[in-house]
Order: sequence, then structure tokens, then C-alpha cells
Amino acid sequence: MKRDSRLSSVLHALLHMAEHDGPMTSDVLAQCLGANPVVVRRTMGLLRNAGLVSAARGHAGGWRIAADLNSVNLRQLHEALGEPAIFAIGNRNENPQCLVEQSVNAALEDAFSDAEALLMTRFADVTLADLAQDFARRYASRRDVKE
Amino acid sequence: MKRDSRLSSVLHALLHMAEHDGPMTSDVLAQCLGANPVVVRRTMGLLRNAGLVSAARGHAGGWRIAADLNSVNLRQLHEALGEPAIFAIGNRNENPQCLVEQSVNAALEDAFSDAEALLMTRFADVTLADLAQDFARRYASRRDVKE
DNA sequence: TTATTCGTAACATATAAAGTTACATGAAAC
DNA sequence: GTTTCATGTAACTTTATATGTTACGAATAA
Ligand code: FES
Ligand code: FES
Repeated sequence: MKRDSRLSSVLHALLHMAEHDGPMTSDVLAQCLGANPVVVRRTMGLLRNAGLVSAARGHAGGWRIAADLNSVNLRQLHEALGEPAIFAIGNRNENPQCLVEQSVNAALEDAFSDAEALLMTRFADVTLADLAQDFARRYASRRDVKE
Repeated sequence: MKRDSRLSSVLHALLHMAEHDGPMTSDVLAQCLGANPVVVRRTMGLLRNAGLVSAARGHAGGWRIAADLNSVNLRQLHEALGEPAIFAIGNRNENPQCLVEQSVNAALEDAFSDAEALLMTRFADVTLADLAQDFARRYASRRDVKE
């Protein structure tokens, strides 16, 4: 299965934007991510719909963050992306008449929903500001190594 | 992404086999699951490699469970299937030089590995015997409704 | 008026799960 | 021993979905 990497992508883009003055264009972000500008627009458009970023057209246009880094967490971003399916493993048949399949599905769904709940809790706990700080720490320690 | 439904499939097959005397052929299981006999052989073959089922060829051949229902849990089955990827969401680039991406990946992997650990714990807690019992309960309560 | 940039539809490609065909191998029935 | 039944597997096809690409319209500033 091909994994959905949009959350990773938008995080990368947002952190890049956080470290950058002024708007960044889809083309620049796409080059940064090793992705396609249209895909960037498509994906960032979802964040725009959620009010997390704003877009401006024309000269000196592009994307900028429209929220406080402290107030945006990973869960919000996941939601802004439409809450895509988290698991690559699933039930064969979601609406089985067969009682055996019902038992199987119930057991699996129990386990998966617990794991999903934990993941969402972890996501809610990490803000863009946290990531920016982690980046700053990594940046500083790399400079230490160089010196 | 297309979700991997093999765990669900083999559980369905195993419970069916648990309720059934004698071996069951790939064709019968496939019909039960609404799947393909070759896919059944392919998938059950992994369980055979793990010693969980045995296969016999020729007349009166087929698959049978080769372990105590109490001693087989969902985690073992997941492992027997080759521990396929659990998440449909992932990092864009697993080996980034970019420090921003490193921060993003680290944060996401933290959250995902916690969720995966919880899922594996839940899986380890559910045995085939548990599922068979749950099935028996559902079967009984359906008969109650009918009467 | 021109250059730039987003917005979006339509189509193309890539990847992986599941399905399918084909045939070899082995075991029981006759 | 020959036939029938069943697994074992390789090779290929289909299907689903994420991502990429092309094309063009709309808005905005130089
Ligand atoms: S921050 Fe732009 S390439 Fe990673
Ligand atoms: S148990 Fe065979 S169809 Fe569900």
C-alpha cells in the first residue's frame, strides 16, 4: 500500500514557513519537499480551508501561516487533511451478516480504536511551536559539531 | 491505499475451522471469505510456516489448525503474516538530511510507535479461544432472538 | 498590459493488495 | 497404476489509491 505522507509534508512545509519571512510559493515549497507544486496547492488548500494558512495570488504572493504556532497541533492538521484512514490493516468486510466475521471485526476494531485514540492524544500534544523548538535544538547541536 | 485484510481473513478462516470437524479446503474457505482460493493458500501458507496450521494434499486434504486455540493470539498471527505495515500514514522521506524533516519524522514516529506498541499489547491479549467464545455468545443470543 | 501566483479540473503514473491463470507436486480412491 | 483431488508457487492481471502532470482560468501586483 502506498502511504499517505501529507501530514509529514505539511509539517515540513509549515516549519519551513515558520523559519521564513514573508510568503512562500507553492513552487518553492514543492522544490523543498521534493514534491509537485500542484500537489502542494491541493494539500495546503485543505489547511487554508481550516484557517491555518492563507494564500495570496500574484506578485509576492504565496502561502503564510495564519495561526499562532502554539495553538496548532498535529491533531488539528490531521483533521484539516480530512482525517484520512490511519491504519493500513482493516477488515475484509465491514458489514458482515456472518457472526464469525462479526466477532473478528469487533475484536480488531476494539484494538484499533484504542490505538487510534492514543495516537490522537499524542498528536494533540504536539504543537508546531514544539516542532520548531526541536528543530532549533537540532540546528544548534549540528553547529556545535561543526565547530 | 488499499488496506491489508489478511489478518481479518485468516481469523475468519481459523474460526471457521475451529467450528468445523476435519480439514477445510482452500476452495471452501475462499467461498466462505468471498476470496480467491489461491490467495487463501498464499496467506494460510504463512501460518503454516509459523506452525499454526497444517495442510494436507489430495483426497480429504485441506487445512486444519495445528495449535491450541488458547495459545494463539492476534499478535502471533500478525507476526506470522510478516508483520505488515500497520499505518497508512507515514513520512515522506525516511532518511532526510534536512533538519526540519528530521524533527517532523521524529515527532511522528514517536506518536506512531506508541500507538503501535499499544496495538501489539491489545493483539497479544486476544486469543483464538477468546474469539471462539465471543462467537458462541453471539450465536446463542441470535438464537434467543429467534425463539 | 504583463508577469506572477493560486485554484482546480482532468488526466497520467506509481505502488501495492488482491485476484487469476497455469502448471507442478503429492496423496488418497478406485 | 491411473484418476481425482488438493496444495505449492510462479507469473501475470486487476483494482484501489496516492501522487504527479498538464492545462487553463482567476486574481493581484509590477
Ligand atoms: S526545510 Fe525545506 S528542505 Fe527541509
Ligand atoms: S464463518 Fe464462514 S462465512 Fe463467516
